[in-house]
Amino acid sequence: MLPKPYRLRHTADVALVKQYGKSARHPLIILLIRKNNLDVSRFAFVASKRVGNAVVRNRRRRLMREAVRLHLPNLRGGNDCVLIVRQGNDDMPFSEMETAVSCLLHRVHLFANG
RNA sequence: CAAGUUGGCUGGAUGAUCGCGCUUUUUCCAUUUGGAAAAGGUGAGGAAAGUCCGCACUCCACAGCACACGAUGCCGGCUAACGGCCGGGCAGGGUAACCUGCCGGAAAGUGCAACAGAGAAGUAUAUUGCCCGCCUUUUGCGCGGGCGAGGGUGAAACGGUGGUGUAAGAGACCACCAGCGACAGCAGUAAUGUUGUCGGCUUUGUAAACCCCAUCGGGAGCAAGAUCAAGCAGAGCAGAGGGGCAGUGCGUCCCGUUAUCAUGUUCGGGUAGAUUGCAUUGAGGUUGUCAGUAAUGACAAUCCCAGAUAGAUGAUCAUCAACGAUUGGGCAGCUAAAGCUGGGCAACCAAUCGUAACAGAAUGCGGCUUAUAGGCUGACUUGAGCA
RNA sequence: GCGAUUAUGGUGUAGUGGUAACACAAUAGCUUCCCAAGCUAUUAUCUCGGGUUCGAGUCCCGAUAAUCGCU
Repeated sequence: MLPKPYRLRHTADVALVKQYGKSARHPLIILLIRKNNLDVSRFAFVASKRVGNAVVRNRRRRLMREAVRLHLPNLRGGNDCVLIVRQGNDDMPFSEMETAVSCLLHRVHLFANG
């Protein structure tokens, strides 16, 4: 898991992001983003039952989380993000997921230095 | 050697860098709970799955009995309990090892048995047939009576074979056989097996149709429940001075009084949320001995072994092991060897490439069911060959 | 976590243990100068695997998929 301040934990917060947030799409992932009034950005990861069984869902979430964690020092604070996995082939390598995540983070201008 | 049957075990290993949960110690900050850092320890399964059963645990309900409803269903044992397991019996399948079985009751009652067929469960049956009598007639037709033997139908035809008997026939009668029931003996704890005598003279199937008999079952579930508790609404008390609004005192102001609100304070319930239940003590694990055919139990030693909460166990590599494919060697001949020539299989060796199952704890435990690549291993059967 | 229901032609539904029915759609034919309407025909592993029964879409057991509910 991410370190505790970076997690978006409560159901109500996720619902707010889903309702009022802006979205960015990629063939693998959908990113929803909404401003909060905190110093850090918080993240939640979603994989619906449509994606696969429990092993596949956990695997996708862990890959996304690892990709976000690697970029964490370069990210700007003050946003709540929800990342939703779309369907894909089963054994997806980490590099593919990592490029998808960084592409989306660029698109919503979350990197501190451009 | 070939073809099978069946039981058990395993479910990749080691290391490096970055990262996460829990926990112990130390340090720092806050000092009511706590937060941060460093170091050490530890971190998914044989099915964690399906949720099909059974328990523990928690809350609710509860005098007793009966009815209803549901589940189970050969016998004995094991177990906390079970629809589970072990052993035995019976039935069916297989050459056999072995496998499968909701395997109590159809002479307590009710229902159902299509089509075909003369007739389908009733002390049954006539437009195939057999026999007798009468009428007409002499081919045949009709009427009355007897019959279940033959052909044929069907999943199933009311015991089977042979004889006696008869107009023709029939358990109508006889012999043997099969089956049913009762009683007795023997083996066994029992299910059951077996032997003998007697009886009626054959009593269909279906209970995975209703039902009967025996045994068991109160309901809901850790999102149970417990504690704290924002917000919102509620109740009690106060409401001095000044004030708002409403009622009332004949009546506007004034004044008095009552209720209410603002306000203060106390209280119970309790949503979001938090803590707990809940993660060291259990129907626990490992090893050994003993009892038992076995399931299992007893005793001794030793160990403490996941605990998240949108949910930790991940990412990037390296080396080794496993399997598969390809290539080369290995094989045969020549030769001291290197090497050359030929090119069939397998073990084995090396290199390269590829593959690596089913699947992720969420209160815990005992089973069942289903999914599962590959590897290791015990026992047994049948067939063929050799001794 | 705990439950409930359903699965039948391409689609929507019927179906007492005994030949799987109806409507619409599709295809082909007939009819018509042509189209529509009408008429005729065709299209079913009753989700899958076992069992009970003479016989199963129906009864029993197990599995799979879909949908729904409580919280």
